[in-house]
Amino acid sequence: MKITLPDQSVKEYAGSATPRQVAREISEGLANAAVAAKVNGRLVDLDHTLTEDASLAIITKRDEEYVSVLRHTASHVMAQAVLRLYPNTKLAIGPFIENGFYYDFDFESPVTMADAAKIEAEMAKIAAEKLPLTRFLLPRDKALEEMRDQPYKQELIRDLPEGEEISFYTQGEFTDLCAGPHLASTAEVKHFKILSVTGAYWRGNEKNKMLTRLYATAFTKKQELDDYLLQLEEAKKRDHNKLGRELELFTTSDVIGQGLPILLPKGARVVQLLQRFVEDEEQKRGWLLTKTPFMAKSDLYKISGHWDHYKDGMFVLGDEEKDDEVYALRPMTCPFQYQAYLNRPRSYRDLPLRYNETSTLFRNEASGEMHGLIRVRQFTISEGHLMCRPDQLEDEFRRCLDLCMFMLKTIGLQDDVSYRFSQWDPNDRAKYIGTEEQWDEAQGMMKRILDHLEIPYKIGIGEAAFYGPKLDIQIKNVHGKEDTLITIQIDQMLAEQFNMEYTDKDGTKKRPYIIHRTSIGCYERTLALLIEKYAGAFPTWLAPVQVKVLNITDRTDKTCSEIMEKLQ
RNA sequence: GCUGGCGUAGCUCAAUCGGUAGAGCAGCUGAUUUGUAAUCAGCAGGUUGCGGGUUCGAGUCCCAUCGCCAGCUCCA
Repeated sequence: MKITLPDQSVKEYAGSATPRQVAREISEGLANAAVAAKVNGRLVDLDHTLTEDASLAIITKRDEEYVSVLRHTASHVMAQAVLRLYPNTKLAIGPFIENGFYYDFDFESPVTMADAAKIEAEMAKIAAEKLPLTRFLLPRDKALEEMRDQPYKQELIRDLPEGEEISFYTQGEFTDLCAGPHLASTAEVKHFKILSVTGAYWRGNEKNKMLTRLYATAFTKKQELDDYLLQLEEAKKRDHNKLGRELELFTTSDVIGQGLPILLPKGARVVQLLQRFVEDEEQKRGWLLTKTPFMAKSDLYKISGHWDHYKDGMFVLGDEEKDDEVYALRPMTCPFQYQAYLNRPRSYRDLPLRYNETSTLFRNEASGEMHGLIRVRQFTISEGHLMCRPDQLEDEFRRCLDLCMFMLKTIGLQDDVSYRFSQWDPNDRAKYIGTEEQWDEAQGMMKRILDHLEIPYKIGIGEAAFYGPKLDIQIKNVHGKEDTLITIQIDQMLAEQFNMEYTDKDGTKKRPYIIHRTSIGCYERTLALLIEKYAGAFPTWLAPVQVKVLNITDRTDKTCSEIMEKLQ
């Protein structure tokens, strides 16, 4: 077995070894400072058994991974505190996350933020007790016995694959099923804070019981914790949902309904400026504007597949049981623009055909999903659908991406986005149309294009649209929550559903590829992120109020009026 | 939809055990015409989200409903 260290030096072992052994061989000092190890990029315990060739890094307090280990241990300390205060609580899971950690509990009676101080006090006590953490392994039957009072842990144990190590960590009277790694003592968990109490489904499945999640964070130094908490406070001040209302960009009304914001004159002005800019730029780049209806008969959605895959998300007008014809407000523009394509027979010479539209859409989001301007039930998107030949696909995709990048750069968000290659989930066939071959082909094509363009993407399994894979351009709001700002999708399914074709050079009928894309996203969401980006102080060209003329005394009234007239 | 929190004047908040809903800022009127947010005086602003119930009496307790917030699930 070969173990490669960060300096690329290689150590060879006949049988198995542990990171602790390797560290000791390097130096006694390193072994003493070691808190965990990283094997092939994964954080593990120092006593993790290495049996195969691997890359290995020893983690000490100086490494950035240290704080993750600290937070993981802090989550155990929190669970221990909770069990001391609420002995009949059932434990679920408690991982570290980007800026902290959480633990999911099944409490006997509700626990709220009002109880946080009490739990924090108990955590401090556990830290003061300087309890050592020790790791041990158990076979499956003994592991189940160890967790006899913890049904969620038992479920996790049963789901572990055969042969997997089942490890536990003990600190004082508290033992938790855990893969580790952990710090050696609770004494290091000094600077922490419980941030929120929320609900979360067991195993992220809405059919399961809703548990209580305590979000918290921990840092190595008090100053770091204080800085982080201050940063959270500052972020809240930029929250578009607060700032946007204060600056009178938008408002909402109880009697209008959830997810239906009212753009006030200032907000409407920003959107108007963006829309004019977007439509002009798209026209320059060869996009042809359409204006299609806001609603259609159910027939249209039945062809597209939306009726089967998306009906719950649509506002349906009429009653299918009683009425001859049922209409629905459009949740997307695709099938409408396809009707424009189908207006007459198409030649290979017509392609690529690029349709854009400033398109208002309606989606009946579940009541808990709405959020300010980011998630609403009616929104207007810079929509576009492009029909092209296979040989044009890559270049057209690149041009769509270039358009998006131009938009992001213009509004100043280009450095704030990340890329997600959204693929289907082959284990969830009901969610998608098309065959496995079609999905492989579409995804393979998109992968080649993305790799060729050197887009630094991460893969999102199960994030595809029901008809095809997507490149999603993601952005985080001030609370760190990620949403899709822009999306470009390759679709070869819907052309089939709608029997869209073109006559090729050789006289045969062929199916066009379709690219679905937005250029600047939907205006409400983009506005929300711009508010947060600029804390309400928009770049001058986008500012709803660019200049104010203030007089000093009444004597200057006339001059002020003259200046105002000139400026207008 | 789910779990938890919340809803008092445009905004920020107060109102002790259930006992006459108040303040600052903003607004309006008048005075003041001034060097970095906040001059002075006055006025107005409320069916305490809406609807029931308990009570002699409800902002306060109970039920229901609408909306807002955090998160989960779902999604542009």
